[in-house]
Amino acid sequence: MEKPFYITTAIDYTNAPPHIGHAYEKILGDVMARDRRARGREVVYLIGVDQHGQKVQQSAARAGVRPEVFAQDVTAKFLDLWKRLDIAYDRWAETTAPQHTECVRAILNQLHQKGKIYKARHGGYYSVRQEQFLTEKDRGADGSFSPDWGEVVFLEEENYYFRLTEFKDWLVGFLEAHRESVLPAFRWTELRNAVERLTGDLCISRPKSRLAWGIELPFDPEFVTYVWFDALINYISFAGYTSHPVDFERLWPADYQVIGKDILAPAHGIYWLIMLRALDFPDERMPRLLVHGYINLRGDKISKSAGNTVDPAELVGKYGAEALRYYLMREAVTGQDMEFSEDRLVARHNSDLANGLGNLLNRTLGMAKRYRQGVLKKPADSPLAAPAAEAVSRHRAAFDRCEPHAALEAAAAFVAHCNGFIEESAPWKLAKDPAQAERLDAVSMAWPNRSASSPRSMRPRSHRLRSRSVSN
RNA sequence: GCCAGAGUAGCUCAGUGGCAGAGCAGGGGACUCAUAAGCCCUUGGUCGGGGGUUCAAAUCCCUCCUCUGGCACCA
Repeated sequence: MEKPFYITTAIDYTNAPPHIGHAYEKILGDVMARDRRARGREVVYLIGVDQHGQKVQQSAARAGVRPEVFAQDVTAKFLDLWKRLDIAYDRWAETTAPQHTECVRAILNQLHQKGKIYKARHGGYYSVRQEQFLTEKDRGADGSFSPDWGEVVFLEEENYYFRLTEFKDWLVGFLEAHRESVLPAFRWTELRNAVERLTGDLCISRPKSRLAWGIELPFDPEFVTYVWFDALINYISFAGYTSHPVDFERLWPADYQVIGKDILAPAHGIYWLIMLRALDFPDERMPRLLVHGYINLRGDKISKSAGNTVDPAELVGKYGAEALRYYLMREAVTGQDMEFSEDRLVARHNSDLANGLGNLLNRTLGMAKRYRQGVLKKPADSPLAAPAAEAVSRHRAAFDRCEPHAALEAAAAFVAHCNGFIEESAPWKLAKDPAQAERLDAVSMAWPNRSASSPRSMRPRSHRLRSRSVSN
């Protein structure tokens, strides 16, 4: 039995509400997942939220509520957005869920017992106001710390460390042997360079005196788990790593883990891969990382006047989920940054969806009804079958390369071809001449049968097909 | 400073040694099934600058500039 297509995205940090970048990433994952489903493959698409950590605790304190209340409130905003954006996820990850916290504890215990986690004392300068250790780069020219940090004290603290450096050689070897493990290729290079610079181990604990909002270390109740160590595990905890081993064996490794370029190195490319290795995952069970770019707002009118933010929920309300999804997928080149433009969104919706695809279906259905009362005879073969097959082929190849923009280009080219075919065959002329009835039958049913039609994944739903052009 | 990415038409981007391209926007035309949509034709480029290799460079090499990311450094 074929392994399900398992795809994940980064879980979103619940210290602030979602923005357009969060939306882009989930749409990308959703579209990849839908493509595989449309091809008949079983798919598991996992998204979720990261609810622990210092920033959540701080934001909650500012808002005057408990961390769990704050996290749940922001979580609700993410859930609402995914519903509005029609994100068809199969599983939902919340790092406060028992399935996750128990898995994290089990993993910590395992690594601790194997000697991959050790306790050490470390001293450094600590900002009481910011609640964080300062590094040399926070130090001023005269060697002092900026008043922005408030009171700075030298603090010596015991913590638990994960033996990252022990696995550095393995990681280098793995990456060299698996260039396909990080896409696009230039991100592989970036990660490869970053691994070379890896020196220290990873501190994976925080004393409760400093940070209470997290998963308690199973072997030392005085500490909670560092948020990245906690968060990364979601990819396997919600795949059933400790809770449903049979399920997990089918799912893992992830075919793609969709992440932003900011969290490739060191979080996913180093911490995560080494964590898996430390848990004895062999090379062939390492996930593939798909690294996307940012949605930039620089130079955009609405961002300047609106304080440099574009609220995806607002865009959905204004234009609909399909228009936003189509725009982002059609114009973002996977891995590259893109410039967000509301004008471009409107232009894409109008030209490709409303005028191209929408009008094609409208005129096709209109003529079928008008000339043949909606009853068409199936022809032996269709002149559109070959171009349709080619479009499907290009579409699939593009998705195999993780390039939805290229897949949509293929679909749009086929729509244009169909509109050209109608002009060329001019059914409205044939309809006026009874002698051309047979020809009209052939032309009318030229539309390819379902199995050869354009892939379902990218086809806007029917109620959207009737939408007219919009303007902003 | 180091390592990468980007720089091609007004806009968004393809194009990695062989006559500079697509879509949109702009201009013109024929048509009338259709959502003032669609179709055909068309204007528009020092391929960031400079140097080099080559019969031939957007493409390969060197160098510089601008923007972006990571790391380092400085504050």
